[in-house]
Amino acid sequence: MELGQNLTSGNVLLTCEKRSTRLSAVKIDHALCSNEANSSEHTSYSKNIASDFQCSSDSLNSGVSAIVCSSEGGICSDVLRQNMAKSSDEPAVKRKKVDNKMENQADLEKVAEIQKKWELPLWKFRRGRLCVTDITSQSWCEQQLLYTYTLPTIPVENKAMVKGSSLHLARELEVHDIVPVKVTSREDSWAIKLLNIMDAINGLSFDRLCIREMPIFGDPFEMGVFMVGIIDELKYNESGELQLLEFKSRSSSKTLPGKAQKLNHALQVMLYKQMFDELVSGKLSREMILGHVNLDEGKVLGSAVLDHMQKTGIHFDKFGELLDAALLQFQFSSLPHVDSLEIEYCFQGDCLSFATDKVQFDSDWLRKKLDHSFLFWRGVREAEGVDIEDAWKCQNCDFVDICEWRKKKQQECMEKNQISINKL
DNA sequence: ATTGCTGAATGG
Ligand code: SF4
Repeated sequence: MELGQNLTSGNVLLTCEKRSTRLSAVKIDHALCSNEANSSEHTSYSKNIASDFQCSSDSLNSGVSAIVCSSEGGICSDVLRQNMAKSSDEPAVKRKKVDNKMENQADLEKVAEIQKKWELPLWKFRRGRLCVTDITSQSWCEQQLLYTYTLPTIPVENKAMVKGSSLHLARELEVHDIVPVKVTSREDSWAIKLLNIMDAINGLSFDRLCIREMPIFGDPFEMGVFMVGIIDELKYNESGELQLLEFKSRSSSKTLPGKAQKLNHALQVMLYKQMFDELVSGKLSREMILGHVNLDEGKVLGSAVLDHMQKTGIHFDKFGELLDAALLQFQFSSLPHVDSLEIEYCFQGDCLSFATDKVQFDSDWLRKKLDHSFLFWRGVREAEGVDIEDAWKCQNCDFVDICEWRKKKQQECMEKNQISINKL
């Protein structure tokens, strides 16, 4: 099949249009919406999105003398947030004066505890919610991840990543079109996420062989860290097994990546499988979700979201009601667990797949990786950079010139060499 | 939190 070919046959993906700039997405099955005449409209909209996507990627920045982060600029928002916090100091002080409860010793201790919690990387940088790709970035180089969250950087687009995103989008549009829904609250955004998952489960349970870009979330292994992610592709293979695929593109050559990348890709798909299996076996509780994400179950959803829900035959108006319906569906879905994991590699030059790599799920290995990862997020240990044998990663790192870890390792190396010279 | 606002992933 040619990449970009549209075989959507009526499946639609709604992107969730945020009040400001953000977009997120809901997938709906066209069969449920029934209006056949709309399909061409949806398709052309999707194409607009695809071309917008590529336009924005062309508006590249010129060279800058500050630290320039080609991968992401997540830090900027953190710095902004801290600056914004200063401006809201005054009302907080006023409130304290009125609030007598603050004088209570127990309350003071509680406040101190909460303040301490917000000092931890998990809360300070991620507000208690990790992405699957936070774990993989961390596994590449934890020090680099920390720098992206703590140093103010100027985001510059990385051509290989832009091309990768574009190929991903083309692939996504092969199986569904994209349609936007206006959202007005965090509960709206989560409603869209839930509707997407419900639709994916529904599709896999009945008529669809292939689902792409399925949102997923949970608390893998119930270790107490809330995580979100997006599964590239789920499909039934010839033997009827449920297969989870991750699509990766290679920029430089038609060769498989090195061990470090492969291991990271394996980590990514294993984490998706763990979260998917837990979700469809009904392990997610409403308390876990509401507690971790701090959502208001009584919140009435926005009109655009409600409109969409009504079209697909869901007649609730509060977030909590939708959540309960979703959890019931997860619990009683008869979907199998993911049977096999695969990475598909394509070359950015000709957009053709040239290899697939099978990944063997290893629950113990995954759990150990998370254990070690969470020690950092929970502030139990400091960030670690790469080992000497992985020093090649530094050549491709935006922070190579200022990295303290690298300096320390170089120093250690020199001292070692000095010792061996002295011994001679 | 005194403030709970983030499409996730994109490649190396
Ligand atoms: S220079 Fe090397 S050790 Fe330092 S952050 Fe970059 S990749 Fe990690």
